[in-house]
Amino acid sequence: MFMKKTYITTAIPYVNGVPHIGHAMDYCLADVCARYYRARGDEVRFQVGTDEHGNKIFQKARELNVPVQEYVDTNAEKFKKFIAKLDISYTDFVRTTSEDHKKRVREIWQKLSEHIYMAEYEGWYCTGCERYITEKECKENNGVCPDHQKPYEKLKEENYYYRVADFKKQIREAIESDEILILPDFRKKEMLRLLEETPDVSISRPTSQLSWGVPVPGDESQVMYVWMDALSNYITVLGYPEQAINDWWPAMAQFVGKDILRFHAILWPAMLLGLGLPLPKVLVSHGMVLSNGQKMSKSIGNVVEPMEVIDKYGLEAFRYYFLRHVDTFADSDFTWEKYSDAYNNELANDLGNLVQRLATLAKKNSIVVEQPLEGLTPSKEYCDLMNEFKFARAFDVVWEKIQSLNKRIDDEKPWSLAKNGETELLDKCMTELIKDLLQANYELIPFLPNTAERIVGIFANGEIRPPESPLFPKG
RNA sequence: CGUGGGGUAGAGCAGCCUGGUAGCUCGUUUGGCUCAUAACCAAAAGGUCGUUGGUUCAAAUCCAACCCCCACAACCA
Repeated sequence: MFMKKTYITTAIPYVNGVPHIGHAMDYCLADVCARYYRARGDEVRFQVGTDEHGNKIFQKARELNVPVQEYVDTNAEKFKKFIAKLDISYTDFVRTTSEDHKKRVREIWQKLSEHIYMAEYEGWYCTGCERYITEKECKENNGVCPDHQKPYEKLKEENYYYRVADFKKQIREAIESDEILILPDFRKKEMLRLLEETPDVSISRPTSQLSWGVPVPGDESQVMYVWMDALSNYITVLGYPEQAINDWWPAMAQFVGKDILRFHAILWPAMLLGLGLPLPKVLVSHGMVLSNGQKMSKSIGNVVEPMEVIDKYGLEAFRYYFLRHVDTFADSDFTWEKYSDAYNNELANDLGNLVQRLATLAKKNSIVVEQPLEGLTPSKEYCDLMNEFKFARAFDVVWEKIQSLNKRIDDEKPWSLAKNGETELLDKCMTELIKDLLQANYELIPFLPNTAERIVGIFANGEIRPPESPLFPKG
């Protein structure tokens, strides 16, 4: 039997920190997408992973006095656990320090070699920070590093560059024509403008600057610098280049935070074009989660820990909030008050209570629904929104159905029908209500898989009985 | 004179492209119901749609200028 193959990717986080809410957003959006396409019958491959090279990681490991590989192993494990905790239905986990990835990235580099050249880079450098700083930052600090109280030095080094210029025209056409569809639309304009001013990209560092990375093939004095290494993960995980990847590539959708969209909309297509590979179909750029209206930052002290949010009301509530009340594309605010309101008013009152009252009514009146899961298909409105990656809006559509069921129960008053002995009418009314609940529930699957499964267990598993504990206890 | 987004009821947002009596959710107030997790349903109050000017019979919507917030520009997703 022929199944459409669909490949979905997420950005791979840099493992020098702990998983935060932004990573969770990326995972949850991609997960909804993956579950939706699976429900439609596609065979879905879903990549997640970790970016593990670079100076910051090297330094952090040295500070902690542990071998670097051990350090990244530990942190990669943290991300793996986090992803599992979010119930993300991934199929592939890629690590940039894996032997497979490193071998393949070197092969990719070689394939791109005709677009790679060496040039000298000159800039202000702080020996304390061990990094280059921008001209503007240098000026602002009057030429002295505020952290180390040392004057910046003018340094020169040799870097390899990737000649993005070779592909600008093709990339512009691909973006303009939506061959690569960039969502949301206003980001597309932003990327087109950025493309024009994008210089060739530095893709290596001398080992004297950076040792924790993939050595450049044919030049052991240089290692690859972040992007060439990291972006390649989307195809190395599929086995490129030694394995044919055209079953899966191009990706149907690549999910990224808006801050790294530029690399995915410009450098990544340039790499793919250099390799002669097709371009991804859709780049979905999601916004940031704000905390009390501000960007989360350690110095402001408003960082919201995802684990803490999950622990408050459970995973389903977490997914609910971040998939419905956080705009799929724009920045959205998180506050504990909104979170608690959403949980109590919507999950507990709207949905939890609806399930409870319907199940109780059914049980009291011994209602039996024949073939309750027969003929369930998602509505057109819902599918259209899902296909356009407007997940939060699609979720709204599902929720309207759930809320309208509460109204219908009030209007049709099944309890009066029972009291008046109108069993036939009661049976018909209850059957319809339950079927419609299961219809809404079917569309709920990608968003709240565990809840949806519980609801099926209550209504579509022989005798209907209320849940032993509330779906969403008030709190 | 950098680029992009935004300013609509107490809060969060839709409507703007394709002008025609201002809409949704939460919150507030009142009423109804009793199957249900003190849940559910209904009604009401609440807005000179950032400012000024223009086009038009008619502007939240189109045009111009200005004010204000935010993000990006630089390795905090």
